[in-house]
Amino acid sequence: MSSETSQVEGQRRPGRPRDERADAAIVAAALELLGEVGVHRFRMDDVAGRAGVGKATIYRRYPSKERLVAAAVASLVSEIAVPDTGSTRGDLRSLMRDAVAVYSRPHAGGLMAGLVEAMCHEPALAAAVREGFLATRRRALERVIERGVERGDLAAGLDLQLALDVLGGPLFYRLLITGGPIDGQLADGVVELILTGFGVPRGNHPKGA
Amino acid sequence: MSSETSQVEGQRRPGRPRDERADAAIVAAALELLGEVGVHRFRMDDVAGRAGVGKATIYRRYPSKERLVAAAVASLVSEIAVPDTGSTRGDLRSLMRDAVAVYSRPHAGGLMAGLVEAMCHEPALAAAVREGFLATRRRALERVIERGVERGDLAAGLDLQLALDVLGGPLFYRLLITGGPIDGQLADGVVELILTGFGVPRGNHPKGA
DNA sequence: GCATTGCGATACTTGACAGTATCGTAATTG
DNA sequence: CAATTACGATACTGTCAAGTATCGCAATGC
Repeated sequence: MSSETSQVEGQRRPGRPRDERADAAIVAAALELLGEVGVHRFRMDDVAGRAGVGKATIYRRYPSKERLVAAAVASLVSEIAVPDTGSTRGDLRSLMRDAVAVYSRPHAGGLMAGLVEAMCHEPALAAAVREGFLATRRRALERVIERGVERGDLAAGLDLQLALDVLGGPLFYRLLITGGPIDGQLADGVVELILTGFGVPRGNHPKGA
Repeated sequence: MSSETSQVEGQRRPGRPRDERADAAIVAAALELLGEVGVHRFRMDDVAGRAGVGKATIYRRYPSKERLVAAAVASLVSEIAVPDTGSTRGDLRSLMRDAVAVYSRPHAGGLMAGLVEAMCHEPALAAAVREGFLATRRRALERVIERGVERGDLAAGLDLQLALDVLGGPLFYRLLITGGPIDGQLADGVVELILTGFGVPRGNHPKGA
């Protein structure tokens, strides 16, 4: 799935095979440039130059600039396992620290900004990003919160959407707007807020009086 | 300040004066288009067409497309008063509902997305937006939180930056990413979370046992 | 009235860049 | 070996849009 052009398994075309290093170099260069200069000034010639590749090599794989951009973005989708540290706090922290790591990648800000911009005017891309990029992380958080409720750490009637957006929003906000630090302190602070704010009403705290 | 070209007060050039309606129409058309199609496909010809104005009329005011975009964005800056409802909850809700209203404007999503994208690659614009757009709202929230601490509603040692980003982040996140509802429920939910999560430690809760 | 500036409209110039074509060469299969 | 496809490089084509110039006319001050 590293390249766009699909090919039936096992059956192989005659002639020189595609260079897989070129596949990787093209996507890597595209991601770098998207982050650095934005979709706006993203040029195919630059991609070719940075990837050390001829333009024809790109167009042999992707029929247009848009498709290359889409493929580059799609390559960022990754699997997220639901953590199980034994405590709700530990699980939430684990997921949030993962998120911090993702948002701390080299050109995460520029990349996200470009992505967001594109999503607003291309519903298909928006759907793809929401489903491929966001949904897995969101489902993992959802599962952890559910378990938190079962454990009695979180209130049963909590507003799940609100909780998810409070967990994700501040990171995103710092990345794109305030420019504040995206670090463990932020991650842990948000988690504590959720645990306190959505914790079960006080008085019946298990280990307390 | 409706137009870019400055002119010394009181001293006036000969000839026909600028049409102020054109000033307004140009900025309005620019904002609409920025929200609808994004910076990427923002065309001066379209601005002229929508504003019912010749291109020369635009270029007489703004020397380039970039400057027009910057001016249009700058026109969005508004004053924000620090509310004083008598309670921390009321003050926070008031500010948050203002924010909800701003984010609910016609093309707020597209506009914000384009703005964010531009900010990532133009530090000058980023600084301008942060200072003119964000700082006033942020300072108002800051003041309200300070008063909340003085009143004893909020803990003295709270992480102010975190509180501000938790108040602002979720709205922003829904606007640009999740597409969730931006309404009173969100605003109030976030406020309750802040009040509970950053409230003074329990036990000395005034009305509880 | 006359000079000056602004107006909308339209035509024009110019640069940037997506996408294509071509060249000489390299890696495969048969 | 021949046929086929890929490679990097470079030149080319075509389109799109920013910015300029010009036209005939309107509004202002002198």
